[in-house]
Amino acid sequence: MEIRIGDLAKRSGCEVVTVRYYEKEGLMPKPARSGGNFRLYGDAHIERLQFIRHCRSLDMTLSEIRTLLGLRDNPTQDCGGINVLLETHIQQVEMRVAALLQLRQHLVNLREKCSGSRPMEACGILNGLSDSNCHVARSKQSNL
Amino acid sequence: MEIRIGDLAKRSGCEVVTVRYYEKEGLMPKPARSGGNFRLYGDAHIERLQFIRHCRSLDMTLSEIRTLLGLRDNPTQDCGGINVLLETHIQQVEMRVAALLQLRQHLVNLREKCSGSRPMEACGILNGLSDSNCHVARSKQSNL
DNA sequence: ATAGCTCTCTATAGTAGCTATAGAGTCAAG
DNA sequence: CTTGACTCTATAGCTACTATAGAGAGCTAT
Ligand SMILES: [Zn+2]
Ligand SMILES: [Zn+2]
Ligand SMILES: [Zn+2]
Ligand SMILES: [Zn+2]
Repeated sequence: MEIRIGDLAKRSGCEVVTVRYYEKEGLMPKPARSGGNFRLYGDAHIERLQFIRHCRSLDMTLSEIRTLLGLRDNPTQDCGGINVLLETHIQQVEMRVAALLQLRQHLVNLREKCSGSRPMEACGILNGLSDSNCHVARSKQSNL
Repeated sequence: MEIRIGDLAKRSGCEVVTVRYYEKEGLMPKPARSGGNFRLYGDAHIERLQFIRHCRSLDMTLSEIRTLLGLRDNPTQDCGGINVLLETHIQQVEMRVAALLQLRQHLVNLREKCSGSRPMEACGILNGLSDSNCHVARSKQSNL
């Protein structure tokens, strides 16, 4: 049951270079090598890489994933640390959503300042971007 | 009315190195120099840098800002291009919000799989992350 | 004038998570 | 025995900065 790096990558939905990168970063263990110096992987590698890619699809950093893998690899403790990490990650995502929504509102306000087809110096958007008090003014007069 | 790079940075709320970086990237023009080879800036530079920082606070890329500055610098055209750029940017932000909200839902589902204080191999979160069908299964059974 | 201090100069490397490239070697099939 | 697909290592590039080193400029205090 030994597969090479191309198959491993295909099964995990990532690029060959990415697998080597994870190895260099210590997320994937150094695999056995064939006579021709090709990397050889088994079931445990496949599972581990899929775990990593799953975490990445949830936007976890490699550092967070490293922590998760470390916890997973030593089963003597209970899983409290895992829950803490996940909760922290959810909060980070929620903060990013909030920031992006505020940003969107700001951009929409800006868009409404110009309907287009004006000479450049009369563009409401450009003038809004040149106004260094824009953010301040906006939070005074608007309730979002 | 000539100020040095430190004052310029302070007035625009960014770091000195960032100003030099913008110069290297062609967003800020090369300024005059003093006898001691210090950069000397005037009002136009201040306004331009504040414009750039305002755009950055709206999460525009330097490439987008370069385009905006280019349009702004040649006033012979009308401002249609500005509106297009802003509209595109808003759509990108909205797509990122949508992606993050879906991500959040996924993370919340995962969080509910474990209440903590279990031995590592029984952690519902870890097992969820190991399940490569998680995403597929989730979209089948849930309506978000 | 000389010491100390802050500011500025250039050049270089590092951050995250890959992606892209070059140049060489491995291996199975025709 | 050559073609082609795959793999190897090493290196550079991407975004928008941030950090560092080592040197010079310019002002104040002694
Ligand atoms: Zn306009
Ligand atoms: Zn604004
Ligand atoms: Zn758990
Ligand atoms: Zn999932």
